[in-house]
Amino acid sequence: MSNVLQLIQRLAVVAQAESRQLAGIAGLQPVHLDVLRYLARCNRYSNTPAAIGRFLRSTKGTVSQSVKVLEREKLISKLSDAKDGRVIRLRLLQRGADLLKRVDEESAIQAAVEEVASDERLPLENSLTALLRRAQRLNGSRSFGVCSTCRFFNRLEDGSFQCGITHEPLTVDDSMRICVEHENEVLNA
Amino acid sequence: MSNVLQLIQRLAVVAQAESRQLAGIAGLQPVHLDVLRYLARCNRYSNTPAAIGRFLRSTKGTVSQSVKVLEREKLISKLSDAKDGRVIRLRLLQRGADLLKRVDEESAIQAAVEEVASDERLPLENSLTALLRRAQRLNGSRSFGVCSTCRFFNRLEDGSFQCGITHEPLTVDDSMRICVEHENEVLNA
DNA sequence: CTATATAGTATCGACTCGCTACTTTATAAC
DNA sequence: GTTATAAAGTAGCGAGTCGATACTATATAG
Repeated sequence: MSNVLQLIQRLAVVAQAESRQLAGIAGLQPVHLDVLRYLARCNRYSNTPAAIGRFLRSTKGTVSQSVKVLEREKLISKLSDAKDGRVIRLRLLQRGADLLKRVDEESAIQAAVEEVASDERLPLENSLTALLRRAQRLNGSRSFGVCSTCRFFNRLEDGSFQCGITHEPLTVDDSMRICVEHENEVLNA
Repeated sequence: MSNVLQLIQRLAVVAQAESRQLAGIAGLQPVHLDVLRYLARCNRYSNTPAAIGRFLRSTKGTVSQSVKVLEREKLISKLSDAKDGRVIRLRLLQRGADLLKRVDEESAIQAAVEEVASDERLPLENSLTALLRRAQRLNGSRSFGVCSTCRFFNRLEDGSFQCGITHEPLTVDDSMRICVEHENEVLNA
């Protein structure tokens, strides 16, 4: 039995317990923080309930309820899409962003991460990234990375960025955000 | 905002979703797997509902209910302590151990961990261990390590091991198990 | 024009989890 | 010994998640 697996399982338990506690202080549930965090990090193609459901691996019914709560608390706002009458666009409100910031400041895990020695940081980041990518591939699930690591991400001759699916230009900020359409580069096995 | 923190938060979400799915297949809830895993790894001082509650950071009421379910499903057994009439000792039954094994074989995270390159393994293990230890210290919670990393762990002259609290001899297997009484070595700040 | 797929909502039932109240046993104070 | 106090565990309540089903509305393919 791998030690790494045990450590990850333990980390998951600790993170979950901490999330329960921190969400509780704010009068919310753990899943609500997950939604807020996602909305803080996703790009403009990916701010819909359906995308949240795929990202958090839950059903649309569940997401619908979470969204309802967050809207009631004025942490996010809803806006129906102009192009497609079925889809709802969600936006993180200032109150939501503030809450997220306040919550993360209380996080012992966040504080522990900040204490990671600088020479350990990059290797740790790389190992975890690879681990997540493999886990998601084995799960047959979407990869959910940021634009700049997507196979559809184009670097144009003039140095600007473009999405290979929508052919829209992407800003530097865009390129660091999570996208539903993300697909990893195909690596040689 | 640290990438490492985001990766850990993401890993927690993925692990939780996977746990829901795998537990569901077995007709259980995620927390039940956590309890079984704990019982598979704890030592003989630590197989009580109270210890589970501290490890999983939940209340005794919650643990009591989980234990009831697991006993009904014949995955664990209860036995009242001979010395202290208040405490219940829990034992992982063969059925429970088999279920745990079956579940972990289905885990994409487990599979992803197995693919970690051998030269990344130790650094990753060390980083995660340090991270967890710091998070637990900052949380003011018990450290919950294995005997051999405890400040009460004694290596005797004849090479055998001993618990500095109970003064009982410990086998090699004992020394690799999780203990409620565990306290980290006091490090110079 | 008609299937068929997709986005989202509503509702139900099983379950968690924190909380309070309670019982039983151990331990400390005197 | 007696009494107070603490600790281990159980029981039951209420708020809330989460999966499932059924439903509406919109988009798209043939």
